[in-house]
Amino acid sequence: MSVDQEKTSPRRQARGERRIAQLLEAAANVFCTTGYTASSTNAIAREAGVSPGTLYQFFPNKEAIAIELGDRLIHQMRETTGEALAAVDPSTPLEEAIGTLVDRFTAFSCQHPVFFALMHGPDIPGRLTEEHDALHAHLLGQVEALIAAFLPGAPAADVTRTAHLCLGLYKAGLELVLSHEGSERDAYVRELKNVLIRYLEPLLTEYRATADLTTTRTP
Amino acid sequence: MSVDQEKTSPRRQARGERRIAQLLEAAANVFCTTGYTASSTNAIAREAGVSPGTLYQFFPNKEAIAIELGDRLIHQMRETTGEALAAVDPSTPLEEAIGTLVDRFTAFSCQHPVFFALMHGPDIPGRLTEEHDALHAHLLGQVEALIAAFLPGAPAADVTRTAHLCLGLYKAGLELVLSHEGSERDAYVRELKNVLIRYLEPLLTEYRATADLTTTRTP
DNA sequence: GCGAAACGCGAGCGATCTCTCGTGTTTGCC
DNA sequence: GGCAAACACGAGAGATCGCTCGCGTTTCGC
Repeated sequence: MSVDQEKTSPRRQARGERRIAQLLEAAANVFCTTGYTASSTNAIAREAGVSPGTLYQFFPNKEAIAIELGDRLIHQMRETTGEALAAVDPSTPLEEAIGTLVDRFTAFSCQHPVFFALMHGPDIPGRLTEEHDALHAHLLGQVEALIAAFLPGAPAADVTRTAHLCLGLYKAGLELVLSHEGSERDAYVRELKNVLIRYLEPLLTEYRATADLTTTRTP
Repeated sequence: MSVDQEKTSPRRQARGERRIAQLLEAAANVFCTTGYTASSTNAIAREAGVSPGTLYQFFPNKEAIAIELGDRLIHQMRETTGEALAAVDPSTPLEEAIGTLVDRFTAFSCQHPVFFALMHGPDIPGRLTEEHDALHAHLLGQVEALIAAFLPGAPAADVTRTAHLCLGLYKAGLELVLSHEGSERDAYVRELKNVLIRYLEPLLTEYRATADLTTTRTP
């Protein structure tokens, strides 16, 4: 298990690891401004201050650069969202739960703008699409579980649809948040929270009404 | 005014007009599945069943194909949205107004899936970006006017932000609507309406409360 | 029916992009 | 110090794409 941490890769020196990090950072910048397809490997190498040959010393092809970059971002995203979602207590008010979730999620996206650019472009390589779909499915499952915790007994199809809506609405809000700065950005974060709260609140009160009805009916 | 309806274009025969329509339809298909940048002009010509040379008989370059296609779609979109938004009466219930607007907008997008693909890709040509931005600004202005009609006296910055949110939320919902079919699609349309209604309703009641307060204060 | 112009073809030019290769340099280990 | 391996270079091979050009075909006005 400890031998060869990567599949059939040459033994890396510290210098190589630094180059890889340097190349990935350059790739993030280039992808962010140009998009995946339109970005050339020569441009990435130039941005990193190395020759095209050096780039291919560490990555077999262009797709592998995006894959590695995406893998690292997805891994960080999974950790961030996992921690944030697991920390939610269904007995707390909905407003508070959504507030902290949106704050943590937006903080991550603001720190890694390339994540949004890479994952939502129409021209990303197939492998990354699969991994992003997996992340999205994972996230969807967690949100579904959370919604089910707030609304126990709701039909599965409705829970799934609501979870899809929540993620979609968050993405739309995030786009607006990322395209503004300073106090205006904060205002959009506030509005995004309002959207989610107002969309979900009625479901909660509706559920409680029917639950009360059931308990009074069966004493 | 009646002479040369296009700038310095050769006199078109009926056959040429048919070829143009045929090429634009082929381009719509190819753009829809491959995206703009990744689509090759040879692929478009092949899809249309003509030679690359024939394609360049009618379009000076690849960008012009996307421009012409985008222009026609944007024109149709402007007409559709213009009619729909102008027909809204601020005295009707919010629920009804949003219901008809969402229905009309989604109907258009379902009929022209390439519109969504062309306008929201990160790799579209500059000219189209400008026109899409113009369309978006136009749409934003109309939505702002509508919101201002429902909420007279609200601060301009808030109205603008709310309009941005509405368009963004609609876009997010549309994506979910387009990715489903049949009854599930209908369910997402219903939920999209709910999102918008629940987001906007509190603004309305809040405004009315302050308006009542003002009127009682100044008899 | 005849001439001009619009239409149609497809090989291929030039530019660009990904990726390779031969060679030279630096690093880790004895 | 010396050797093997990792690192670095950059010219260019090979492939693709946008677009052109020369020539043959169809259509229109007269």
